[in-house]
Amino acid sequence: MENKTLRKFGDRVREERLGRNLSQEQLAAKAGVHRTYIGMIERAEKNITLENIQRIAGALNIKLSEIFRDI
Amino acid sequence: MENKTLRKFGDRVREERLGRNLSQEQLAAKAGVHRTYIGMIERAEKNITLENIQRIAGALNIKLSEIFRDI
DNA sequence: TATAGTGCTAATTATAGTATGTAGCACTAT
DNA sequence: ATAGTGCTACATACTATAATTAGCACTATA
Repeated sequence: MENKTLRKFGDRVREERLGRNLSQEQLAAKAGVHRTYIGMIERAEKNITLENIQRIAGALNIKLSEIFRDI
Repeated sequence: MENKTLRKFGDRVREERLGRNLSQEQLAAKAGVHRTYIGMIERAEKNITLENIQRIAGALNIKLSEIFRDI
């Protein structure tokens, strides 16, 4: 994998997650995905789909346009 | 499929494509995806991945944050 | 020295990505 | 009229890979 957009997206997820003092496990539970999946996304190892982008953004209480700012 | 976010995204792609007077076929060629795929995305029949979102946005010369405006 | 958080690998299942073909509509030219 | 062209919707189908899970290792810290 390792695509610049995936990397930037993963960085943004980690940034917003840490800004809310959430562990990967807590974010995963909120988003309804597995904890290792959040890790894979943050490390840009998976080409995430729009539905899961939406779930994670929702769990972070952030708009899609906001999570993609500067991307 | 038929998820609200996929619907809104498909509508945004169609809107921006038509605003540039591009056919689905022309946009597909620019984005490097199959001709029928653009139709499926516009009709919200596929849960598109981030790499393809990026390709389509690139073909439309639009930022990800902009294609997701209001989403 | 337990425990929480994360990284990494591997395996399975579900589905996105890609392709081909058919049909219908609108428009244009002969 | 009608034949030809371009565009789109829709139906499958194949294969690549996303989504999900389990297990083990490492690190920090309480």
